Amino acid sequence: MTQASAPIDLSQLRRSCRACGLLELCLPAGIDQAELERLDSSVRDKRTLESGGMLFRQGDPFHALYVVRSGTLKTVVQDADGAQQVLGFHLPGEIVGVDALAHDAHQSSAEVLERSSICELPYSRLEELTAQIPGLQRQLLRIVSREMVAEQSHVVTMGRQQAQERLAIFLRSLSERYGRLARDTTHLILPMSRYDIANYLGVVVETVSRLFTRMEDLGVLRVSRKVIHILRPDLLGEMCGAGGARERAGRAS
Amino acid sequence: MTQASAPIDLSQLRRSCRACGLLELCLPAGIDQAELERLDSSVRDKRTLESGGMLFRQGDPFHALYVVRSGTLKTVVQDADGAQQVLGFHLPGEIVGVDALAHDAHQSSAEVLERSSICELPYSRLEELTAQIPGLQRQLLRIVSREMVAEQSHVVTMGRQQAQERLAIFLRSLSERYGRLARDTTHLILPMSRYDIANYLGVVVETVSRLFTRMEDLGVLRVSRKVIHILRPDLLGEMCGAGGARERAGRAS
DNA sequence: CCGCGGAACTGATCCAGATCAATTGGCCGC
DNA sequence: GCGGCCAATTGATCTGGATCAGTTCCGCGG
Repeated sequence: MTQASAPIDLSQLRRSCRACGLLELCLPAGIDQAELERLDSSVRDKRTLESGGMLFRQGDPFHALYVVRSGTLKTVVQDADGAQQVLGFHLPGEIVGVDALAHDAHQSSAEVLERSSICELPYSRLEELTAQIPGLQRQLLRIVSREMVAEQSHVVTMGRQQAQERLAIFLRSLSERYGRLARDTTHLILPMSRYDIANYLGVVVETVSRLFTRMEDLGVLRVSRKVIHILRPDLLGEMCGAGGARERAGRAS
Repeated sequence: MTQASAPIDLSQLRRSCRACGLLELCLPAGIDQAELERLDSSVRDKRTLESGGMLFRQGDPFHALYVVRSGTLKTVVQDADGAQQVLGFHLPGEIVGVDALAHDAHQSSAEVLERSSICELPYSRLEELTAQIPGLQRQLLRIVSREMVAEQSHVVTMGRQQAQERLAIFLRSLSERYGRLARDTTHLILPMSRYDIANYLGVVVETVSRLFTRMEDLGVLRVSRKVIHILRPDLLGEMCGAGGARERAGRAS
């Protein structure tokens, strides 16, 4: 791993990260202060989208990556018939749009779930920067690889987990990711509908609803519309692993 | 996309690609003849593994990417309990190991399904090369992005498709991918077990077996152990899309 | 040639979760 | 406050595919 030679003021840096998540993403690339500022100034192209707005649509030509500054997005693919599958939710600090790198066109659509502020990183600009900052190129590769691993986890969840485990895993993941933004990881605000959650997990709304009720009955959490209060993170954790549940689907090989 | 200024002898190139799939992967990067030869000479580190052998295991430190020259691999993740999920199968010309880029350790294991010849591309070497060949870096990014999109399709399959559609999609995908290797796309040889197929698709072996039988009864294909003869590619195609089947899982939003 | 062992196939039953059908609860405009 | 609307919840029933329990097929060693 390359490491910046110049010492970096981390706390000040994180403040600017809060302002534009790309920096957060590039931090491990070993970029020094001056380069960071150059970077920062090149991505000031922010915009605000209202709930329901589309950041990009499946098929749109690729010209930029995006970082969520505030708010939440979902990415969705539309298959042959009209049906759609939610691929993921994107919280502040997370990157969106890497699906377009391979084919020069977006393979999914990104929809805004609540008023959101987005940083746009034109890819041409990014290419200029990577020519100058070798660490950035590598970091970009890491980011895409991380996205791929995230999709793989999603596959594992869909392929091997029961409905209840899926929901537990989803909530735990959200909790962990919100942890970067707030100190309290036990109060989750869900900006997405039950339909989105269900679709993301590959079950129907009714199932999600019933599972929330069941978890509430078990004393694991407390639900009130968009707000989830996790009472027993330990129990939630147990519900993620195959806690005594018998296995679905076949062993391999 | 960038195009090599020097004209390239494509057919000769593909022959060398046959010798080492990396070239195939790098072709679109716009690399000229001399650079390709340099590249080729730096990846002559081939090795042969027997069926059942492991190319790498989950948790292994990352030091190289791999290209399948001949044979087939599967990649697999092991979750908390012993259960495993097959993430994918890798045919000649395909790249393996990009899951390790993000975390400097492999997130999955790669197992050889039949005697296979593998090209090892040490990442340190690759970094040297990318410093000299800007197009290669970009191509690498594209490859990882493409892998991510492939995982996303897998998610869609698992999340929204019935068992029969999943199998049809799997067979069609195999057929298309074998198409790069052989002219006849109607005869498939499946190097993986029924267990592997079932696990990959998120169903149990019995279901796969019954589906093969059903498809044979429908006259779509002919099965004999490891060999699948597709009689009606058109029907197979229909079985992929939601051909009249009613939808599973909820609409989003 | 026979007997063994593992993969593949088939049949009978069961159940998690889908589907269908209301009901409840908030929120907003009037 | 009242009525309309839509998200969320709950209940009753149905079903695709899992599970359980064999049986068949094929390769291989003796």
